[in-house]
Amino acid sequence: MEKHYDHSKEGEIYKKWEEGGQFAPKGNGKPFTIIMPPPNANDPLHVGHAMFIALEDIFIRFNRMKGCETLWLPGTDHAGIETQFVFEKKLAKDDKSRFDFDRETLFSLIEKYVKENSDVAVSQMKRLGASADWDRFTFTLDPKVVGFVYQTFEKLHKDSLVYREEKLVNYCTKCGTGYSELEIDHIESQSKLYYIQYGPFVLATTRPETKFADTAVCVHPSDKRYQEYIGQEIEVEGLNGKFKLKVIADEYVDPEFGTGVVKITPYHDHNDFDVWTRHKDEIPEPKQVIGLDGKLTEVAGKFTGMRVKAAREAVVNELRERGLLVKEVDHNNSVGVCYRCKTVIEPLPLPQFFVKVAPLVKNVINSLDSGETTIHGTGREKILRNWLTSLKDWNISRQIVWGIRLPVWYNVDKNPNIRVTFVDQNGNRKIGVLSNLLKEHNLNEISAGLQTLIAPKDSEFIVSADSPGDKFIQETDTFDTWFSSGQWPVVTLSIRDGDFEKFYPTSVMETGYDILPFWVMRMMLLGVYLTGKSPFKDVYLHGLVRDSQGRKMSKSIGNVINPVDMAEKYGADALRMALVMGSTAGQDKSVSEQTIKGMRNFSNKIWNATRFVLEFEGETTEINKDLEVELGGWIKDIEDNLEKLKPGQASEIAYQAFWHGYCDKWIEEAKKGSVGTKQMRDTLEKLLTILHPFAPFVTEACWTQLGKKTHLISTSWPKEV
RNA sequence: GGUUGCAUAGCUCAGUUGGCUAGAGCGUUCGAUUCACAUUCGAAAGGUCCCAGGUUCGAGUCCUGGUGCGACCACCA
Repeated sequence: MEKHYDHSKEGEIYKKWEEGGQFAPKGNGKPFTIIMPPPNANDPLHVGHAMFIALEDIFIRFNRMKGCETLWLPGTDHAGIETQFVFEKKLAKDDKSRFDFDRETLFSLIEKYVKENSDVAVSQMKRLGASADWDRFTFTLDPKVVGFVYQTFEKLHKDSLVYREEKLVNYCTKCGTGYSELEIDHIESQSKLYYIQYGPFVLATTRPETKFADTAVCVHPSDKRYQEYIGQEIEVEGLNGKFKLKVIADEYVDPEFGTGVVKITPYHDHNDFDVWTRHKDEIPEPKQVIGLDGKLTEVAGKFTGMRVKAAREAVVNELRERGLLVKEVDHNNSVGVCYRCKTVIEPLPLPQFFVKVAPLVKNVINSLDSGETTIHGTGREKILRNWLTSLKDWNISRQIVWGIRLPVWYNVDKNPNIRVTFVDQNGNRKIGVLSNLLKEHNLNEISAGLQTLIAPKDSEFIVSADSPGDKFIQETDTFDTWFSSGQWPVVTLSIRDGDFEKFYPTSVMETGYDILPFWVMRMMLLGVYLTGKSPFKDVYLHGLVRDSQGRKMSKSIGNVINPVDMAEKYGADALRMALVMGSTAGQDKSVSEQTIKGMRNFSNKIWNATRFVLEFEGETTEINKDLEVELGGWIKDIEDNLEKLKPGQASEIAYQAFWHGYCDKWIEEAKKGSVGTKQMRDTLEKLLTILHPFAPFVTEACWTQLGKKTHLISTSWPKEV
């Protein structure tokens, strides 16, 4: 045997497991299932992925050894907006943009790119020792997944849990898509608060350029200054002539801010939109003054066609000239910007598809109350409950190509006012209203070259996976990534016959706490809806991996740890031990290269203890009871902690037991003659077995050194004593 | 503003239903070694378990209040 453990052989060991079919569910024990959180297929793995691989592999290997019929089902995620963003950056390098392609061409370009990245991610997970069942590998855009997601949408629609409605969407006029709230960055901005004369009032606004779309003026219901105006119409001198507006009262207005008078511009401000929905019967339909192109619409009169920023300056100038600007003061506020290009986000009205969540939420709260699902991780269950109780209807429409296209069809005869953008057969980009474009192009040509489509808000639609006829055109929006990944445990187990019945509900959902509301909560909502059962018994939430000083890892600080590099340098076992040892559910974990190096030493310790045992010839044949008892204690402690989902604690016990117990104490005892050859060897075998989930490679390597013909991975967990 | 955590050795953190003479990894200091392993071994230093009350035979652990730090969400006309 070599003097030091050589971790460069880890790849060969993995290959033997894989070729030996060790990862497939076996036997007829109690099923134990983990559905892997699918990594985004747009980037190599980061250390957070290594964390979930380490933890899940521990649970999986432990339960496999315990005799469970164990399934770890892997996959990768198409990661909608994230991936399209990364890909568009690539396009930009070649001086291209998404607008150069029809949606199908763009889709297949991204698909090719993602396939390559997905393969890289898989090989990296293997490098870290993930004993997942790769035969069941699933990608979130596999045809069967898409088919299942379509069925879910149809079911929701049939159950009246899906509706289409015009609401405000956070829209980036540069990127040409709406975003969910999660994809908006907020930055501090030094702007001006303009006090403008508005009929009998002076009101304060930061957005004078949207005044052309004002539909009301609002005050607080108990504001004494303005009681006489509530319910009255006022006449305002505007930049495009005089107009009349109703004065309404709503608690939303803060009397202390500005003058206590607010103009209501429903189509360009979320709060105003809410006010409008509360006062629909008092005030007229909203007007849109900013278009999806970021320019002012014809509503703005002489300002039509100007970009927002220029329009604001022009409007302020004219207000000033005409003496309507009372004063302007500096005002710090935070504005939402596109997390990709940093363009200021415009709230704009767009018809979107929503899922009604209230009926689904109830069932999830029930499954938490009844203990059907337990959340592990300090305080996380409360956070989840808080999310559930404040959840609003879920917008599942995204104006991007890279995702699952909504199975929604519009009849072109009944909906002539659909606006489309498409690339015609000569490669020219055309924009317009469908009924006009159909005079020069046929529907097939438009559908084939389609980029985007916007159907008016009350358009009739049919939900269907396939085209309902030749007079139909398909919605171009795609589903929010989380809509499909929210069905993940159900989908992945519905692909093979028999899997669902056997493995659902799954045992443990292990993932980072940062995606508790976005992913775990959605899986529960849709899982319970689709199957009547919560998709998992336990949720184990790991924390963020931080550097040795507790800082987030980031490229700019330069403290990023690359998991594959570390595995190459110190071995996957060392990396895994460093991540898991002393970690707790729900808490962040600090790791440095130094820590990993320390754990490399542990691998070497195991190797050398094996070397010692192979060379050792003891004098006694008697069984040392103390060692026997101690070993029994170690086995039980580790087992208990793993069953209670405390891998951090379990690994620490394993480390202590092996190094300071077996090596420091008992090997020295053996040298003195109080433990015999056979007992030292038997004890080592059992220790290798219980260490295997934590450090699979080195223990397997030592197992082979001991002359074992079988694989350690498929060995049974030892009985205590 | 709402929700929710954290505070224990120089650093990063464990600490199960209260039983602690409070631990680990990394770091520090001193010493050892042709012995399975210098990727080693032995020893040592280092703690008012944030503060103040309370419950208890007993509190790092439970309760109340305070201080400090963080996370998520919402709002900012």
